[in-house]
Amino acid sequence: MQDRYNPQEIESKWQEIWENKQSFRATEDDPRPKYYLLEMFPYPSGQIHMGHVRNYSIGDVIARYKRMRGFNVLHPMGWDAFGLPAENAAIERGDHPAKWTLENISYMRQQLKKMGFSYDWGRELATCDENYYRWEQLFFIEMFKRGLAYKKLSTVNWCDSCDTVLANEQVIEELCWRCDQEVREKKLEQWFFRITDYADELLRDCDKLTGWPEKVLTMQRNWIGKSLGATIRFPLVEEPEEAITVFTTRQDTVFGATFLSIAPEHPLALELSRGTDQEKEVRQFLNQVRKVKHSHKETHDFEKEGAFTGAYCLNPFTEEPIPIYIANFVLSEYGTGAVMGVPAHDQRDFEFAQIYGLPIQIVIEAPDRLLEAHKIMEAYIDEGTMISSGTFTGLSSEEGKKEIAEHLEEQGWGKKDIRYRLRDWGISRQRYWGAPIPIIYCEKCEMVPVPEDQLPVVLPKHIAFTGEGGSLLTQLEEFVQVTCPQCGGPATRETDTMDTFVESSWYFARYASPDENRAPLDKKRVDYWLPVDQYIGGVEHAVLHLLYARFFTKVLRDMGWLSVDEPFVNLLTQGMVIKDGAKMSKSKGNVVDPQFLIDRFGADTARLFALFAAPPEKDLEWNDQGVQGSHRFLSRLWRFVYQNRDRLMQAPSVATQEPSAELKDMRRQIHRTIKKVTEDMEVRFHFNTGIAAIMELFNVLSALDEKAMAKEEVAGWTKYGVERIVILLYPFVPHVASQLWEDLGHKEALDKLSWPEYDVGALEEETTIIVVQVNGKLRGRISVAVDAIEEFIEKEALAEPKVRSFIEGKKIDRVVQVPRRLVNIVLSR
RNA sequence: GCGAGAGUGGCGGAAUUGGCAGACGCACUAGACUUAGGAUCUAGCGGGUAACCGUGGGGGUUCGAAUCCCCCCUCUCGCACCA
Repeated sequence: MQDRYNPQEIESKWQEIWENKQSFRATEDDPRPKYYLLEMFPYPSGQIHMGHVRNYSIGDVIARYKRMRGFNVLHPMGWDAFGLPAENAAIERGDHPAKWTLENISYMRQQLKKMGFSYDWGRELATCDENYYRWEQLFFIEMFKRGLAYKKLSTVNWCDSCDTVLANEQVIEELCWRCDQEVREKKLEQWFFRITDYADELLRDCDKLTGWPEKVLTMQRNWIGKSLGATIRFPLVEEPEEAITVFTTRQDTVFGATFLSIAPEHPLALELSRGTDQEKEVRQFLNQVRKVKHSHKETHDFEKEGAFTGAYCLNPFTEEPIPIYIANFVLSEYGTGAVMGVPAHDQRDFEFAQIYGLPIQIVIEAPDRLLEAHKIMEAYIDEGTMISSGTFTGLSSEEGKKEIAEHLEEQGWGKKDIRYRLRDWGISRQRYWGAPIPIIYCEKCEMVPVPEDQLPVVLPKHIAFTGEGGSLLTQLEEFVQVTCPQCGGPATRETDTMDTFVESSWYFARYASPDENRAPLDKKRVDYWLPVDQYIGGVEHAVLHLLYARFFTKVLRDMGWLSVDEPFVNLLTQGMVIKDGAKMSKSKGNVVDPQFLIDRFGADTARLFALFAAPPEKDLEWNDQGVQGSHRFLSRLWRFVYQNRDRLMQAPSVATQEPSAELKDMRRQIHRTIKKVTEDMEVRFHFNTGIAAIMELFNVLSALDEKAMAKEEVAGWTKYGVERIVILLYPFVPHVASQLWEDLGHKEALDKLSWPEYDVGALEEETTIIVVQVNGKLRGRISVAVDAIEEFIEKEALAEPKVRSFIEGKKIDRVVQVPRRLVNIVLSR
């Protein structure tokens, strides 16, 4: 043992010990209860950043704590290894994406090991490994056979910079989530996963996720966006056989529908005006809309615009003919791409009606005021009582919705309906570095899935990275040209690869049996480990990865691969790491390299600061001096143990003894600290306050002077306290804690120890400080026995000199007491 | 605009049930040790000479409010014509 705290030396020593002993290996034949802890796996970008340090430090505290608590902990790590940066790097420097990726993985793995994270490295996986993605191809084929994977021509979000399609979830405010390039629309044949089939279950099961932050659940619920309403057919006046179907959530306002508007992309948009006087105007409008859509980012400050088609349809309820407009605010992808226009009760319709002079018909009465069509300045969108609505007049909106829906069904005019905002997940990517979609196109047999015994469709390795001509796979003849597995005729291969979010949608299940090479998952082991008990990651995946993973879990369940409905029981979304008021990023030039910290202060210091500076869910403001503070604490602890080592080692064991009167406070403080840290670990993962409590206890112990320490009993309790500190610190700073534990003469390794229990009896105090207030203001303190009766406390309080000066000559109205806390003397006014 | 969250010293943050506001740490100040200090130790550290005033602002409930209720302001995040 040395005088100076030398983190590098002890950290590599303990990392080696853990590796040799395989301390963190998890097996399924363990009698203890299982606990599956997972942090979102990293993209192997090159080196770890502060966000990783924070995320994985949080996870490691929980992993080590749960082991001490007697759980069989699974804590795996892997690599989300497919994706664009690898391919872009390949194009830039002529390296193969595989080489670039694997090199990054090996460097980052070594960095994570240097942080001392307690992973079961025996389960490591990389998604670019064909032993991983082959199973994903199998899932794809199973989904294809069930109609859950399908191909369709669609308008997609295209990013020119990434040269690929993006899913709806990957477009953030019209920009690409990865590179911030403006996204444009493009028509392409694309593969989709039918996530909409699961919309209702994904929504319903949000209620089961009581261990998720409300914020994330709200975002998911909104993203799925369920609307209850009705579809209503409005027959065309010219051709009563034909009709336009609208979707509405406010069928109670149908009597106020004075026009109908359809999206510019609606199939009838041009059709209706063909041959009429309106045709020219409609064509012009459609052209204009198309242009504007592509040149403008902010869709929200759009003026409402439209064009009359020249056609009319019949409002089936009023039997009045109403004009059909094309309107720029109607979305083709939502509902039926057509809406009924009710200007009196929908703000958009109101604005549109104002511009085009369409009639406003009030059909809902407000409870508190009189609405008049020619006076209102905005639509009345709340519910109320139906008026001017034929036989439905007098019903509340709620009753009206029900009865109108029933009437619709009776008359065959429409039906009750449910619509979702959620769209199917577009998974085709026109890029090389991803899992190939296992489909073959044959002229005779059309789309044929690659037979299972021919999987995997291996991503060809020898390919030139020119960066030109779009997807590289299309240029590779020997990959593209195949024979049809069904008829043996000439055929071609699908050249799109899958969205990398597909890989991350099931990796947590693969960790349960990563060595299984006959099937994607070993159901027995998967059932043992799943669901993940605690998942930790950035909130930026609130609707991306977390929604996809939930969807995939349900699909895999339905295909019989696993048994849980939801993958993640508890979710902790950690905040970002901020410096100088902005998220750390290369472009802002405010990054702190974790490697620098490890080299200079050691991993324990980096971990301690990341955990101490803020509670996990909040953003963490990086502060270089704060890091030094954390380092200072560990150095002080080290020095204290070293300087008092002989005395501590010779001190008697006092844990089970009753301390003498003057040491009761010390024992109480020790047990209070254990209680506090335990609660912070269990209930809310507020490591910052737990660490603060440990520091506080250490401050008390380290303040003892030579004279005090010379007493045997004091030394005994100090030893007890220091040892509790070391144990409590172990999950946070495992290396230095392990070393101190060893140096205090313990043979058994700290990582095998149980978490300390606090002694409720030791928390009890004999006397307590009671705060005395006069009119709610703090005026003094008294010390009384804990079992003192109220009368006595009141007498003592009134006698306290400072208190007396405030109540002298005043009349006391009453005295309020909170047991063991405070006395409030209320004076009459 | 809608939805969610948050506003506490110079800074990061404590205060778990309405009961001592500012734990713990950083920065700062003074002192000690020292050839030296970006090391270490000791003391101080919300404002105000004080009475007092202080948890974004204003009102309310209460013996008592950072905490509960109402109104307003600011910031962050998410969604953004979803019929």
